[in-house]
Amino acid sequence: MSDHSELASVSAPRNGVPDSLEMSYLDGLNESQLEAVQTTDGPVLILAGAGTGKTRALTTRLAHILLQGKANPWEMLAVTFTNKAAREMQNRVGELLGCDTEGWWVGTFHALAARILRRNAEVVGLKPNFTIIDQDDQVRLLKQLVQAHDIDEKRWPPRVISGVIQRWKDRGLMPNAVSEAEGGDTADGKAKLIYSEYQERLTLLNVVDFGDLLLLCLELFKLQPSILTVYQRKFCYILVDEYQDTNVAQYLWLRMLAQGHKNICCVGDDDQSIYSWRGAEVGNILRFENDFPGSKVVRLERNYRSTHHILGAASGLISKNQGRLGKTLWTEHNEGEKVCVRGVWDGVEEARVVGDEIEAQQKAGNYLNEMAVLVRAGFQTREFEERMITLGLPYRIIGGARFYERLEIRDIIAYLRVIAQPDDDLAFERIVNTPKRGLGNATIQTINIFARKNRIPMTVAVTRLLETDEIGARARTGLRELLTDFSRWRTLASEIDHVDLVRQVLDESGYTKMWQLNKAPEAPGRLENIKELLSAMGEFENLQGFLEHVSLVMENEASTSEDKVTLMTLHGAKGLEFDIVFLPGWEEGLFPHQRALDEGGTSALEEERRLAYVGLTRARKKIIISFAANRRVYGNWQSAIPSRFIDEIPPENLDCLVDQGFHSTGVVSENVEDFSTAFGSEGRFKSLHYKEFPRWKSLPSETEDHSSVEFELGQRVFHQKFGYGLILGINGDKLEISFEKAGNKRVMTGFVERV
DNA sequence: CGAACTGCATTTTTT
DNA sequence: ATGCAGTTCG
Repeated sequence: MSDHSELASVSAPRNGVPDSLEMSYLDGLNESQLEAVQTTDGPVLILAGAGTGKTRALTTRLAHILLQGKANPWEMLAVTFTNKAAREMQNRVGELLGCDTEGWWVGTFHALAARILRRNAEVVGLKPNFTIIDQDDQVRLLKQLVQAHDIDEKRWPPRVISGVIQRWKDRGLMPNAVSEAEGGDTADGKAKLIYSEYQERLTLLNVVDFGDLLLLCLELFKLQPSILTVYQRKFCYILVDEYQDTNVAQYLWLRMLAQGHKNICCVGDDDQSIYSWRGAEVGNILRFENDFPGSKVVRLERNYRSTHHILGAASGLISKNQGRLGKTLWTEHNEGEKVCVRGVWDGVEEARVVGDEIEAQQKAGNYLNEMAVLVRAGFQTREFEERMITLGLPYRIIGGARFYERLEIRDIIAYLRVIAQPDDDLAFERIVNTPKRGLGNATIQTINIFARKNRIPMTVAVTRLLETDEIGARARTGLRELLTDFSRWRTLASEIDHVDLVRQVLDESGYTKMWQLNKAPEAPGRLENIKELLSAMGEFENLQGFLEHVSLVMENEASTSEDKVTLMTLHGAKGLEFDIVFLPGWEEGLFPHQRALDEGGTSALEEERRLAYVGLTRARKKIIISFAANRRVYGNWQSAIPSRFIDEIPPENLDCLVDQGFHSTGVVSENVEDFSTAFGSEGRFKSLHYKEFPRWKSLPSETEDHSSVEFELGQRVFHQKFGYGLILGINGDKLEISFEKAGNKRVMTGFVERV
């Protein structure tokens, strides 16, 4: 993300793009895709259903504009949400044209906005070397402010306030634009005040948060229209991916930039909008035609991914949502298998069934890489993970802590931040006593108060305080040493390679030693991560570039080289595809999630439904939805009924199986009333709003073989779940058994064996 | 200053 | 059940 790439790295018009490509790059596109590619001028909205070859259309469109000589590479702006998407677009255009795409304006909203902001930082009161802080720093800073205002931290956790501020930023609101009433009683009605002080502090520290990248960029354009004009002129063609996920700030940013040439092409799918909870506005895509007059809408509706049944299931489900732009996906693929729905007894059973199926599919010649288990909430992966381990199935979990979020990495980054930018108190505070330098809370408070009072950075405050007796002797020694270290490192920074610099910092600060001496079980892993960080750093030209990468771009790349099953959340799966997709946990309360049901009304339910739609449309060949009658939630057992979404899938696309797992415990009574009434044959089921619930087929299983086995009173038996016991009574196919461990249960004959 | 204890919440997540 | 954060005690 170097600052001067704009003109330097791109050679000449057409950029060495070979003429011989002719029009061949358009071959194989369908009619709509062609339209999406060739409608280059004016505002265009491409409604791209799942699996309709969106990325292909997009990359071809970029190539087309270049090959037509309509623009130079540096005159195009292509915006995505994730780095992964940006990288893919860049790579594919590069491949298509056979040229280097380095330095092109292809990237995430945040990265591109940062690029513009850095060049004009002074306009909004920043220095060009500002650092980008993450949510952790954000919350720590807010915590200080909350405390300073004597606000009850329990009632108004800094995390919550951070969320409120972020939402304001998502809407493009600077503190003075927030109306008095907006905050409500958040933070005792001081939310707006806190926001404004928070911004002041950020500026003072020469740091910005993620939201600021967009927000301050907007501010910059407002304060200096001439700068805006430069970029308006510059970007002849603008391309936006996943437009349904844009928030207001991003929308405003795009609209401003697009005013010049008015060639803006937004691609999205309103049915895949699943991020409203973090500020995305589906309204942006719904309103496109009003926002950009004279716009053209292109629909990509031919699906190249999934079978008939899968598409039918997905389309049927999503049709229950109101206020869609509407698309009719179709495919020329064959019927395929119906979407399979399986009811099981509990979460463990569910994991077993899924695990077995994965194993069977693997035996049948399918790759694990082509299978995914997509869950609603992160904690659900655990059960599956355990099962995978038991079965010895290789798996990978996507999500969880990212590399740069790890403690040790953040510590090191903090050191580097202080070196690069001495005003960065957040970073300084993080490492001032790591490793231990004999500072207590009191000392840190003293420094903080002094710094705040004089509006100086903490490093400066420390320098001054060292001349006084405010700080205890031990702490003073530690601090003096640290300051000396920092000034030495800072000098060094301009002299030696940045990787060597970090090595030296790690060594001289005692940071490495700290972990070497630490005998906690995770310490070796941390040292390992530090090594990894060093090798990652080697790929960057300088410290600044690396820091930018860490805060904006870095992610843990899951290696796709080994054959593994993917476990991830539905949110994480957007944009991916697999042959076989497992969708467990389709129960009311879990999916749709209870929170959505309770708080968000219809719109939240619809977003859950879109999430279900995203899940279904990930699959190429086969989907197995499952639900458990019982699940342990936060330690206690709860029974649940199947998700309404199952009911909303057209019956003709479904195949519902009650299998062995469903009866496996064979419990008829006990405290599972809800379950047996909901699924029993009495028909109470119907009153539970599942009138049309698809007919159950019984799956043949080994249980039938056992059913003829004779039992007698006093017979000793074994049960998978309850262990050993003695038969107390026999009533048809039900047995009353006294289990040694589990006590008295009533159990179906099929599930015990004689021993 | 660190270890042990208590209370509390616990969807989704990128940048 | 579990983990995390904040508090209290040695």
